[in-house]
Amino acid sequence: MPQKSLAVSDFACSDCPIRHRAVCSRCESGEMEQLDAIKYYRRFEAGQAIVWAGDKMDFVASVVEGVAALTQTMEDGRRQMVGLLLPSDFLGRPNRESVTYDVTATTEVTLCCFRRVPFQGLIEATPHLSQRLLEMTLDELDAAREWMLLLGRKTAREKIASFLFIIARRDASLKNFGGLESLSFDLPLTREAMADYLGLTLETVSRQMSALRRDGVIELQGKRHILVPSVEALMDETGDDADGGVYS
Amino acid sequence: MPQKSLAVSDFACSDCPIRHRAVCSRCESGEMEQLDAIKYYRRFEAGQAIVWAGDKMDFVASVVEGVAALTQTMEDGRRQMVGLLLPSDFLGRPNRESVTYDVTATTEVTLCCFRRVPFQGLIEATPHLSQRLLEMTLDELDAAREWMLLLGRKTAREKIASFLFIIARRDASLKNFGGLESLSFDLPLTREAMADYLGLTLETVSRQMSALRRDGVIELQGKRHILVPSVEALMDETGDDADGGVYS
DNA sequence: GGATGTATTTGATCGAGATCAAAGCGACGG
DNA sequence: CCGTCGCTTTGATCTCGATCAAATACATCC
Repeated sequence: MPQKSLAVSDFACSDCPIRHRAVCSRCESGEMEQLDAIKYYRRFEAGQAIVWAGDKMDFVASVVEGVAALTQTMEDGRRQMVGLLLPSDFLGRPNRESVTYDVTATTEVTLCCFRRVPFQGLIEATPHLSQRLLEMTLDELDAAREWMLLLGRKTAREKIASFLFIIARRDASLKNFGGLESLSFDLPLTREAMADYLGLTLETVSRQMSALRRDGVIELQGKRHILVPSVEALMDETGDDADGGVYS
Repeated sequence: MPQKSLAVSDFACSDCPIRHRAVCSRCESGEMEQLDAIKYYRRFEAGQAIVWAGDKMDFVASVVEGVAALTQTMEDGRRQMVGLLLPSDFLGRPNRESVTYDVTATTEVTLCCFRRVPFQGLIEATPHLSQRLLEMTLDELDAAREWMLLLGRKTAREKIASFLFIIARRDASLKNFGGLESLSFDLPLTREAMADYLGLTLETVSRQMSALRRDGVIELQGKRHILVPSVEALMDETGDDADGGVYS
């Protein structure tokens, strides 16, 4: 098997349909066996809770299929999404039992779980693994920082456009698209979940979606399917620079 | 010298006044020598740029003294702070040359820099180092997620109270305070920088500071020194739960 | 002391997005 | 086919924080 050029998605448990990004190409096969020994699959329905804030979590996991959301909630019910996990994303902290946010299945979700304590042992025994996790966590931190700019400074219209662009980009990269002119994809979130992602109300989300449709930036097919006739026109609405953002 | 119980701040370069959190207690002295061999100090004036977004960065660093801010800027000048580095915090990505945000000295800053490429080599040779960096990065990610809740869902007053609480807590932990009733500290940021931190305008920051003073939640001594007569009263204004938040 | 400049406070007004309220639209089951 | 339920859209109004503008505090320099 020829070696891929990137260290992303280049390893799989023996029977996972996706390849886990957490493990790098240089790992030896023995580690794969060790991973197989401590793993199990879990399936969640759309809307089902995976863990609650404050709960103990005795596993870490890769998302195999579906979409899961991390949300923080205030006592009075105000909610903010703080993470969105797509297939191959990693969930959990090897060294910490509890978690500070709710994790919910947004669509039907399959997780490939690894028992936390043995996984931690595997990390200690396998330098490449913690280096790879460090890389992934730093990428997630960069994404969180872009998200903070969106939450703190962008207008509602820019937030919606940015969100559509982010989803389109992640969707496209999963399908191995390049820099296409037009793009079409399904929204993995309800209007309410989009609102929680963007720090808006669902009414504002709906209104701005309508506005972008009216202005020809997007077309809606049903409630959830989006068609972007010009990716560039969408980009222009995000408030971001035209360059940057090649990486997730 | 007796060994401390926590793996935080328990290592120092031979002549750094602070102990770098990035290196753990189990490291052997040979690694300290290796660190010493690739390090150098840099000093920055208040307001001075450390790196610009898009620049190549040939080092990673620990903050030894002072405060540095990470900010993202939009073309039209809107700015959002996305990170605030205090002494012992880590800056940079071992495996990436470029950086996606501006780094600016907020006060006078001293960095203990390590040349990036040799540091990366050291990581590969030293498993504990990447595990420690992973822990620190995950902590930073958790902090970023709380920050996202603040930016997306909190009111201006809650944002200010949360900010004061965060600074007070970090300041107190540096001084090894416990759970004190009252607290006093200096703000490391101007009103404008606070606004960039909180996703507000400087006028709103000023107004809400005045409102908290009027309501007896804080006292101002000069523009920058804050006295909190009741930490609990301040907590009540943040919108957060009374528990959680023992960690930074 | 007076002049200059920067950080901050305070005031008046405006507007984007929240809130409250009511339809519209499918999907599903009877 | 109709009724129900959840999701979404649209409308009317209100409010919090932004914006525009001016005054005040406090350095530093002459």
